[in-house]
Amino acid sequence: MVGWTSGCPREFVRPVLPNWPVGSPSDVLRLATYATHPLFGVHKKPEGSAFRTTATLPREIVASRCAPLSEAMARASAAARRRAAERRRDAAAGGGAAVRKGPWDAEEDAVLREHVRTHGPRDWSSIRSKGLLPRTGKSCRLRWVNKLRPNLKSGCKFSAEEERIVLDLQKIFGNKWARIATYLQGRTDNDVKNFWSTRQKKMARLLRSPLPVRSGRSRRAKAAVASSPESRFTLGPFLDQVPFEGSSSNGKCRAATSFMDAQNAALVPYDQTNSQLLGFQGAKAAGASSLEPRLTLGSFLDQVPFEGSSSSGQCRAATSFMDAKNTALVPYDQTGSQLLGFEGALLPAVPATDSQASSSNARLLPEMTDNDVKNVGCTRQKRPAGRLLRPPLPVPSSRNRNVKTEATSSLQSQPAVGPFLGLLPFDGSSSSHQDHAGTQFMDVQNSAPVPYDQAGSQLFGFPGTQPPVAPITDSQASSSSEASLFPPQLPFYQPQYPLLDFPWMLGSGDTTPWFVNAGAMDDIANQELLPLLQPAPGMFPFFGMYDGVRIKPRSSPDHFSDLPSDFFDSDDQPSPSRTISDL
DNA sequence: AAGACATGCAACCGCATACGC
DNA sequence: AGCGTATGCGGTTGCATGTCT
Repeated sequence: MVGWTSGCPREFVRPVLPNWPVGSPSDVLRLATYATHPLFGVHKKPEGSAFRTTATLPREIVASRCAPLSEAMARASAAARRRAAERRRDAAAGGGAAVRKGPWDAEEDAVLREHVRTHGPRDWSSIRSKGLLPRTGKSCRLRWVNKLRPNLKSGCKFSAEEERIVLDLQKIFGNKWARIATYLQGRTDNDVKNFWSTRQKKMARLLRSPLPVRSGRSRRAKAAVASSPESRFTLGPFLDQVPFEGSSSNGKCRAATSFMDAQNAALVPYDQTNSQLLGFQGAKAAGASSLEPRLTLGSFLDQVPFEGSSSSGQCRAATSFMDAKNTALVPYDQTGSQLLGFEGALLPAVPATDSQASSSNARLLPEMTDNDVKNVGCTRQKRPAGRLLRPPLPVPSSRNRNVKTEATSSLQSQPAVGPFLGLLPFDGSSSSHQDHAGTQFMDVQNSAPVPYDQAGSQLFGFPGTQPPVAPITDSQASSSSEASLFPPQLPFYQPQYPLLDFPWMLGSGDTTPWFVNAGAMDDIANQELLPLLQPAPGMFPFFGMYDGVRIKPRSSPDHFSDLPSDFFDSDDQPSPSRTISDL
């Protein structure tokens, strides 16, 4: 059953979600009840009354308000039928033979090519039904489209121009990879999708980690370089402020949100979809003297230490880059030439070093394992030339810390981000990325009021927001911002941050800051039910955020506002007179 | 030398849509 | 209109490979 948190202020309610064993008709009714519950939108109780527990709501009332759930159930049912039909088709098409999965071999490719040559790129299902291949039609089509189709640029890195196109079109189309791919000759939607994903992760890494150094050798090198005049011209003061939450970048979602953290925490105007990166022009206009001379990220990357990262993942891009430069002696752009600032970095391919493709090479040497080949290759590559040490990032100077302190107070006067929050596209999407990003967003907006477009398009284009005049002083970076006062506690707990501006939440004459626990919804059990629910306007996970937290919704439909007053109890948290099963 | 781990790509999966019967 | 089928799309996963320690 659904109840209300005792002790909650009268005007706000919070559900106590039970641990439902879902499956029985009564459970469906529970879901239906919940889906139309006044919780969604956090409704205000009628004056002097309490919401009834759902168990005491008449069945007809519940039934009349569960249309959204009915639709969801219908969709789920249709999906189940579809899957079952697909299984039947697969079984029938193969005559009961097992479907082959996994990598394709040359013989299969030849069969598929021959089929396309004779029949054209269609009738994929017939390939299996005719016994040509033990593959599903979907698999055959995918193989053809992504690998066998003529004129594909397989194995060729995205050029700077292609990157530019992807970035521009992603702004326009969003994650419509197939559509974007039509603008790129020889590229498939899968190519574009992987490219984008990889690029996002790399940029997140680049902007997130201060690249701590472990080895003594690297530390010495770092110390030497940090004292050199050249070290003043790095992005260290910026990158060093990027919050590093101590997790590796294995999670796609986390990487994305960390990236948001980074860009906002540093108050650097950053266009996620623009390879011009970081918009340093704005910093110049703002007179960011502490960053003089201004640098591109490309010049920053030249400072990346070649070795000694605490995380192989974080360092990989840099080391690969250095490997390539060292070996091929050409500008090498692993993540996109414009991103790295190498104007000439249009060469798509770099001659493989002998340390590469060790597994493949090992097949040619039966007496050696792939690891043998790998290590021999690595040794050969490193020994003659030695490791190419690059000036690492300098440690943050005390001067920088002072500047931080000075500007901390100015954070209060930054443009409020509030007005655009309601425009965020949180619509209950099935994408966990989006959901999580929304949650994380609560953090970054508090620590740094930079308008951020989750969709990655017009970063600062929200109506009502001010231009991102963001002086790039490390003073406004995360470590000195208000967020630093609340060290994060992983994995999900997020402390309460004061909202800088939620004007619609303030009632007339109410000037008290509002607080929200952005991660509170993670405490709620049965989160898997949330997609079934009517999303609250304003998108925020304002579920269950009572803990000294006061929240008013901007606006929300009250599914129960039309109910007569006698539908409401006179006291808080009445004991249900009936149970769900009674209904 | 070898294990641990990160990375990138190919393939898969589930869902949506179009189309024909 | 309803159903089955084919195809396309976006998100996710598995694995070969590379890198670091």
